[in-house]
Amino acid sequence: MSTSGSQVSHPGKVSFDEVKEIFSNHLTEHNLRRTPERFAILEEIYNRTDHFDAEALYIHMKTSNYRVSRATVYNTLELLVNCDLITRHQFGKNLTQYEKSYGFKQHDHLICVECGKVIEFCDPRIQQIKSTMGELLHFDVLYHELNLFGRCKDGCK
Amino acid sequence: MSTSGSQVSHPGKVSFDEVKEIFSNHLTEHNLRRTPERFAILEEIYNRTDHFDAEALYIHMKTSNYRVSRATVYNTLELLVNCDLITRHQFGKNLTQYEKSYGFKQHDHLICVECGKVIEFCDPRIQQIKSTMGELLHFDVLYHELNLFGRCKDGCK
DNA sequence: TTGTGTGCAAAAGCTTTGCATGTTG
DNA sequence: CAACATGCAAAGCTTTTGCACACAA
Repeated sequence: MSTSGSQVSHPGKVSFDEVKEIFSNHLTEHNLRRTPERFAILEEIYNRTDHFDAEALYIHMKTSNYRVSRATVYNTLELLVNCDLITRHQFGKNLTQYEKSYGFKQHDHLICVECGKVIEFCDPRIQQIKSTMGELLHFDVLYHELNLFGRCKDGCK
Repeated sequence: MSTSGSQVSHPGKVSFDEVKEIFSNHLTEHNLRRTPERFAILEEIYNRTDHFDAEALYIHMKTSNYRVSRATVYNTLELLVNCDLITRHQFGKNLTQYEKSYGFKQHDHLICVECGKVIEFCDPRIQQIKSTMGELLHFDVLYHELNLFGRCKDGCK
């Protein structure tokens, strides 16, 4: 689904240990417990390449014979969003999708309305819009989401 | 909730007759029926000023003693999206929101993560991003959604 | 008159919550 | 061992669907 082009810079290898430590520190700082489930979910996510939703994550872990509950999956996704290890998206449907974000350059999405394909891209002008509008409207802009919806010119494959 | 600044150009008065005719034509062109419910919903929407969701619209019509069903509300919202009389949004929640769009300049949204306030803005650079990326990635970009999330600098009022 | 549109209620899909049990610190 | 996290199932919310009846064309 998600594709990279010259405009998407994926990171040099990010060591999972590094990610794990960030999460671990976050848990400590917030007096939360380091449970095996939380780390298993983090690992599952960082083994994925694509955008995913909570249910898909849950199902994949179940079929891998890992015993988790939906409640824990949702709970952990929330924690991971809070420490910026994943980001939340809604690509025009009432379904929350996630993607891992540590070490990845900020990017936006182009979504094919026909086949659902999601392409990532970067454009520096979005940063300019954020600072211009923040200033003009007296807002501290924390983050943004830009989705372009369209159709693959070469047909959907 | 929704506010306009110098960067948001709201239309000169749009006559509701004009809007109604657009809808009417759309229905005819697609061999759909001109039912009183459909026009009542359109009118209800064009009397509103804000972003709204399907349930709020439904409830408001019910309390105004207009007999409609949720099914019809959802059905009609779909039709109105199709003929560009309203646009669909998701401001970071699993709840579809709508706003009337005929005669309104294309704009994007700044959402306060604390108080939920939605401010509209226009920035021409978004058009440039759309054409650049469409070309580069072989996509016909049909529409987009840009949401900036942040906090009111002056506190939320 | 014919078939599309409607209302109502039930079902579906995603997410959250309550409660008893398990486990971390 | 006390508080927090988990699993499970039930409940909550938004949206969709099925079906009998109504009504636009």
